[in-house]
Amino acid sequence: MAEKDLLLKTAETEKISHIDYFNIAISVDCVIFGYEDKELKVLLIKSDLKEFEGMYSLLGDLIRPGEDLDAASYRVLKERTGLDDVYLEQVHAFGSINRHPSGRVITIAYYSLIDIGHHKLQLSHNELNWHSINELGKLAFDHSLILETCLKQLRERIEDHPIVFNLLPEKFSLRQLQELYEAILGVELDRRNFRKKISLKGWLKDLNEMEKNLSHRPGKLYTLKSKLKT
Amino acid sequence: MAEKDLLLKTAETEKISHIDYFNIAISVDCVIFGYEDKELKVLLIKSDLKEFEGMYSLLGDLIRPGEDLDAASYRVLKERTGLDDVYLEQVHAFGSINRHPSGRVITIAYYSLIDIGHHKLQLSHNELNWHSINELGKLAFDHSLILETCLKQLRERIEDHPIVFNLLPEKFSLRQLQELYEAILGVELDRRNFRKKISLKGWLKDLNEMEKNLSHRPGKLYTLKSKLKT
DNA sequence: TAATAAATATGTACCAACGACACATTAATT
DNA sequence: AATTAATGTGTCGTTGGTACATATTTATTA
Repeated sequence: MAEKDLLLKTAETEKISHIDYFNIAISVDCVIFGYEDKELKVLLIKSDLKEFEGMYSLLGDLIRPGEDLDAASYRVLKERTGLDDVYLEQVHAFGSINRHPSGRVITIAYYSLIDIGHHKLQLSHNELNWHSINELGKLAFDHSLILETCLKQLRERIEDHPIVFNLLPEKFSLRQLQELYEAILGVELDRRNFRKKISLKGWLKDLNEMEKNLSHRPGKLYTLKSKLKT
Repeated sequence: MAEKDLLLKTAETEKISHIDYFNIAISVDCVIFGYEDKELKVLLIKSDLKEFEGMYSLLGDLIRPGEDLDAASYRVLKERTGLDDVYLEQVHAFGSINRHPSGRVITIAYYSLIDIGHHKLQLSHNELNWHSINELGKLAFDHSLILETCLKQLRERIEDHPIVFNLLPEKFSLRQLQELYEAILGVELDRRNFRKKISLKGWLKDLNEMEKNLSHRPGKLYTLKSKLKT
């Protein structure tokens, strides 16, 4: 039977009304990662639910009737940051019965990677702020769990996929890139081994330009080879 | 704001009614894998929706009001196979607007691994059948996509996680194990290298028993070391 | 019961990737 | 001109991956 007649037959058989079945809301929640001051950060908003007084939560919203899941996440991102060309990846669905105090809400979690320095970045709200992932308290709802899950997936993905570049400006030095990997992974890396490994991946294009305006020897600048940031 | 007042405020603001927001159903769909005759198989049911006449679909059901996501999948599995101690893993949420002909249904996809020879296995329905993954036509709904997604994830997971043992009987030979990996990955593997690799993982316990009742030289039997099949 | 068939069991040599590790070079500053 | 603080680079040992051939064991058959 699978999904056959799901909307009718199963409900009948089990004596549960149509209304009950639809009385579950669906949201998306976005873990929006950014990178600043050598720290991985996440965009959070102060919760104004009394149950979560003083706590922060992820950015999310209910899915609209004519909107698919990815579109809902892109919308949240666009509404909150003004950005639309962003990296976004679905991670997991969370559906514990009591995860939302106002009722049954199943949420699909995404993470996205954005460049905090992007000129179009415009936060929608003055209670929206960047928080270092190393200085987070407990978040509202099950958002601590969601964040952990997304962070774990991010850490796995960056080993094989050229996605961290979404967190950096167009041009960057190997030093910057290494510091970013260190911030995400929470470890220190050996410079020579890191450069060897990155060089093996073949992701980078040498721009034959140097960093400017530092008080030290400048490094070479690179950029991501293909425009495919996924 | 995040999920704050989602159930009320957002709907008001956007002039979309409460009813609209809840008029989305949520299901789970299970890709139930089994292994038989050196082939990876999946349990499918003949669709009896007229839109999908002659096609097969995955096993799924709507999520019930008081049931979390994993519980819903376990229930589907139990109802369809009679088994309850199964390996189950959430993979992805699918929510295209028109994926279900009867209305908006978002589904959370899982895959599970079961031993086709398990003595408790009892299929619920005579239109439920095992299909080799190499001989599948197009499935109903977006189930071909769901199946592909789950299979891809399975292929990645088996490299690092001792999960394929859920598809085998308690005791098995290295030959059986290798044939299973070959069936899942769709490639042939070198016997010596395979054994070396498996031995490196340290997953197996040598039972000091031999296969019985074959017409060739019997192999040694092994079993999974820890009872943790995840 | 001896020969045959069909599988199991096993080790080496080459190559790629990974981690540990130290020194010369460059640009800005003093 | 000397100092400072960073960039830039190579080797060696270890490990994991792949390619590859032969001896052994059991059941079967002649």
